[in-house]
Amino acid sequence: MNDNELWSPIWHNGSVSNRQAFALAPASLTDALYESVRRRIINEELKPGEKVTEARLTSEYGVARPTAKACVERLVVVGLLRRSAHKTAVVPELSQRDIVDLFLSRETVESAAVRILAREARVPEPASRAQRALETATSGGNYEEIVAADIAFHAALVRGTASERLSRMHELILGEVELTMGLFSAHKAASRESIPAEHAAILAAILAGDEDAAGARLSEHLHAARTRVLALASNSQS
Amino acid sequence: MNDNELWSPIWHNGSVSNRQAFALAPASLTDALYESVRRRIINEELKPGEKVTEARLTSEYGVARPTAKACVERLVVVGLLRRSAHKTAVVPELSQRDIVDLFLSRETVESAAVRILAREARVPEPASRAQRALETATSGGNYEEIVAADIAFHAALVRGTASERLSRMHELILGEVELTMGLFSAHKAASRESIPAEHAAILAAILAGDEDAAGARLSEHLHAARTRVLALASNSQS
DNA sequence: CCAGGAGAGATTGACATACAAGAATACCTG
DNA sequence: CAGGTATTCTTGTATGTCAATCTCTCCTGG
Repeated sequence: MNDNELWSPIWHNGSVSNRQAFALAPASLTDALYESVRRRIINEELKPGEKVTEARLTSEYGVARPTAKACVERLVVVGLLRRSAHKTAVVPELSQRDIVDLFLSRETVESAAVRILAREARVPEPASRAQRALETATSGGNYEEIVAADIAFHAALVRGTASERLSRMHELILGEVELTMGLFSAHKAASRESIPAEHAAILAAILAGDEDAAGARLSEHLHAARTRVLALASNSQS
Repeated sequence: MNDNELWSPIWHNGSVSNRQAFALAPASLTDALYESVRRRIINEELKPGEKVTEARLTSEYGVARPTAKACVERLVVVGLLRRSAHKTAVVPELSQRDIVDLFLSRETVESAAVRILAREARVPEPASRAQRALETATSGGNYEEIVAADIAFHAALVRGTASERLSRMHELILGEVELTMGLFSAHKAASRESIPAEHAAILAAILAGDEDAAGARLSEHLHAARTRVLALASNSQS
């Protein structure tokens, strides 16, 4: 009954059969809700510290509480909401410690991935495509496109290994990664010019079959990114 | 109302891995159900290929369907059940490919963990405790204790890094790891004698502060374990 | 007799509702 | 003003229901 615009990016034409129109389209109502709330958190439409009760989602989206509950639980799993038993879920504010930990985890998974790819001297096609998209977006200057392409690049490297579990582990932290990217893009997009070059270096090392170099380029890239993010996080923190 | 014995192993003593690492006893009905079904899958009381419908859990445990549904969903996340939309969940049979992928993922996370520990030349107390328990259990010969101590050792190494996200990623695959351990212990427990020594070598390298050695010892250990598991998996497969 | 398709049964997705239990907060009393 | 109690908010669990989808059987036709 609540037919507001929150759904529109996902659910606009209320036809249920529309779900499978696109490969990326949510497969179920719960998925749609999850994607919508996830995006709102990442876009900081829902700000850190903000409470997200099941009842709120119920009224805002016009879904049943079990649906809202499932959504909250999934967001908690990927770290985009935090709550303990019987307490209200809140949008987390990533502390410096969280950010350090997040980049450590990223480096663990992604460097393993690029090493695997380098051993095969193989660059997954989606990674090349994301790199091209990033170069285009960088000259354009659309922050959202830049972030999307950046995320897509890193995700494509991990997915390209065809390791189901590595991909699942990466997805577990991808939401928080996007959160830091949004934080970054909102403030200091200028220094993003260096990102395409850093990505290119990673791809070159992979194609050269140089495992150690690929891992090193990736580590350097993430350390640089971490430094940029931490500088901003410290500003916005007391 | 349904008060059968399926519950008993749960309510008495808390199980090892929960979503909240510090939860000693199941905090809720859903948690208890999850732990019980999880253990039944790992103990192969629920065999690979077996169907686990929500209705089945509902009747077997006397819980409501939403509770059973949540349980199934959580087990799917950690890979102990597999299902796609509108299809019934089944206990997975780990293929050789799955096992290779699983050990690759383990090695990624765990070697990162031991390298961190080695940099600090610090062995977490729970890891030492698990190692002592393993040595005791090995001489005793109780398979379940051996497996539990082995798992606890590896989990303690990752948790000891105090990296929340590394731990979460590790927990994501820990269920499948236990599945392979059960497979192994059931058949070839004799060669387990070598495990305490391999673990000891890892701890020694950590204490020596030798990052590369610690990573190398861990990799060797996992490769040996993988070889043992794969040999069994190929036997039990067509 | 076998292959393909339609239909019935089984199973999950989602909703509405209700009640109980735990947490947080406000309020009232000393 | 302080401390404890009580109300209220929120989540955990349960029951029932309907719709959508998948599976499997059975029936028909070649």
